[in-house]
Amino acid sequence: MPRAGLDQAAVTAAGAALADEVGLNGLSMGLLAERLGVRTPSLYKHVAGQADLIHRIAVLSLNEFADAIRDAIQGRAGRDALVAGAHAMRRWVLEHPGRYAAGNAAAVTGSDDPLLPAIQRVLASWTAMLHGYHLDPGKEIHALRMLRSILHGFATLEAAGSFQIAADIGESFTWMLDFIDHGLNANQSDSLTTR
Amino acid sequence: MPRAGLDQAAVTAAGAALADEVGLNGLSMGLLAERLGVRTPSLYKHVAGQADLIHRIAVLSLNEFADAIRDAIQGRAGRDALVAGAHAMRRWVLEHPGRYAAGNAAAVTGSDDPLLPAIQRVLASWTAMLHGYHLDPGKEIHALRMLRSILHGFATLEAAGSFQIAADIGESFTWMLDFIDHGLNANQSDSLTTR
DNA sequence: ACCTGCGGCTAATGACATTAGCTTTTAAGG
DNA sequence: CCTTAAAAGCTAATGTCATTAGCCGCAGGT
Repeated sequence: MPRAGLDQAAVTAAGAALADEVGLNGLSMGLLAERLGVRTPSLYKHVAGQADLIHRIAVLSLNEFADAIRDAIQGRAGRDALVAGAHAMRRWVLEHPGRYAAGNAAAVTGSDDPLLPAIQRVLASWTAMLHGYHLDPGKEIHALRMLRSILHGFATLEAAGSFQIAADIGESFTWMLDFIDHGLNANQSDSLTTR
Repeated sequence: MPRAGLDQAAVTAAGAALADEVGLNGLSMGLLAERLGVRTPSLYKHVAGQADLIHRIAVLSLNEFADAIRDAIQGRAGRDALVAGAHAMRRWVLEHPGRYAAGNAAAVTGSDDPLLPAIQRVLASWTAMLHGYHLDPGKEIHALRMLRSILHGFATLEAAGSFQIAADIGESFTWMLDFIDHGLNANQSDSLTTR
């Protein structure tokens, strides 16, 4: 009987693909083993357990996610960068719901956790994009949190099917990006301060 | 041996309280039974199963949530209503993380699902608040989705501890509400249209 | 007092995750 | 080639849950 030839990376990648198919909650060790043509306990030769598997999927996914955002923003600035990055994020989440859920479910385990640099890469891309708006440096953290909140909220609500079907969701997304763009322009450090 | 005197409502309420303590994922039938001084299978005399329990917690929670938002917005308009409603939401989610998670996890089961009116109550409050900004009627749905996205995103990220601790989170929240308020004012139907 | 149904209990089943311990492939070195 | 040891699979066993079956007694209405 030939071996399956698995390793950590292969198990993690298959787990990520399976999570996208059946949802992170539907991802079981048994189902993943079956998908890989192997018995369940064999997976434990490659990952420490389900929690470890999900953590590895999270690291893999956040890096892929970071790549997508960075590539979209690359070479653009201001409104163009915002729109391209946001659309890239929306598309990525819709195409990889299980991966996105894993990235959100994972908790940082220590200061050497590879999850940290992956998260930093994502934040770095958004921060670079925001720089194009020349905000007051003290306000940039607020703008970053606002951006994360709105994009994350929209993505999770859409992925969960929580928006009514009445009006076109893509249109709402575009309107929302306009809203953010105008608001950020109004917040440029040479504009009037808020309040 | 005296009876415990449980009923659907008592089990649901205890489940909601327990979910807030241990997280929705930590909510098990066994733990809830123990908390109620009863054996696990006895719970099945009151709820159909774990999924039914969570669904009932979701209905209960969304109605409580709707009350909180409505009460906060009541008697206010425009920016005051936005700020009061948003702060009420933020506080409610931080105090009731398990309930909020249940409200998001639940899926509508049919057109007679009591979850539907509960959701409608929440949306009605936000819609009433937005009316104070006199938006173009066709844009109101977009503004509502934007508002849900940003508040939901912020609440879940904060509840999950996903914001760095560097800058004050309350300050970011306030900044974000200013951002929304200014953006909505700029979108009033008598202002210039976007784009 | 009776009897009926509701609410609680014990026991059993089945899905998972995980661990222990055995076997076989594989590949590296003599 | 032949040996050998670690790596990678497997079977069997354990423990935790959710769920179901089926029994029993208390409570309230007749």
